[in-house]
Amino acid sequence: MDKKPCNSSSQDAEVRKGPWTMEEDLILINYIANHGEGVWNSLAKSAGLKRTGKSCRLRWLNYLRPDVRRGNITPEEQLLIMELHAKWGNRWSKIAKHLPGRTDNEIKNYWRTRIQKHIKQGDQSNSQGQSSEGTADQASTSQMGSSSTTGLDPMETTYPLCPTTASYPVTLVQPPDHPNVVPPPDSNQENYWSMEDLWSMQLLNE
DNA sequence: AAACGTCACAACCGCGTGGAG
DNA sequence: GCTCCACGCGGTTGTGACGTT
Repeated sequence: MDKKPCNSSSQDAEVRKGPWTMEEDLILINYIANHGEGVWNSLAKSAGLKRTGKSCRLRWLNYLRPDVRRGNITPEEQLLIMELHAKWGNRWSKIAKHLPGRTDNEIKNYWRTRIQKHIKQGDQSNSQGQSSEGTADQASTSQMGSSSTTGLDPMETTYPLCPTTASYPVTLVQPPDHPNVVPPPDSNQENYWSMEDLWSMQLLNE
């Protein structure tokens, strides 16, 4: 991850970008727990985060919110996503409202990485050869025509899609180099913190 | 075992919209 | 009515993880 150390020390006044550290997450969680969300720009300043309000908002909505549900999109959810996408197209936030706990970003990513891929594959097998490369990518914007809702076969829709992630629906975040904090024991996940960890720490801080 | 390619996801960016002053 | 600001949305990019050769 850490792209560049962000040479933060020298230019602290600057806005930080890139992956969030656990410390930043904790600060944000704490601050919102005490003051509530909203007015993100001033929130970022008041909380002492060197992030834009936009970045804070995104982090909170997509990742830190307690009610956010991650991983394991169920077959039901997948069907719903496909139905709603057929109806509304790329209105991710609208679609997300019908999937409690899911974020527009997650749904968008999910669509692009899984479903769209299969649409493409389907297209290719349908129109072997004649297909124009240019159109392949338009699958996303062109609401996938009529095939969408029902046409997009259950082949994929009936099973959990990602067996690898099935084991932990819990979000993992990277810890900072923090001598005081002991990483979760064992496992190759030792470099990561779950949201549960974060929230319990947040509670302790209170 | 190493190199390479692909996948999945977090985060950023730009733009449009709505409200306050 | 106009301008500015904050917010929200959708598209895109960057990067680590994982799989394949």
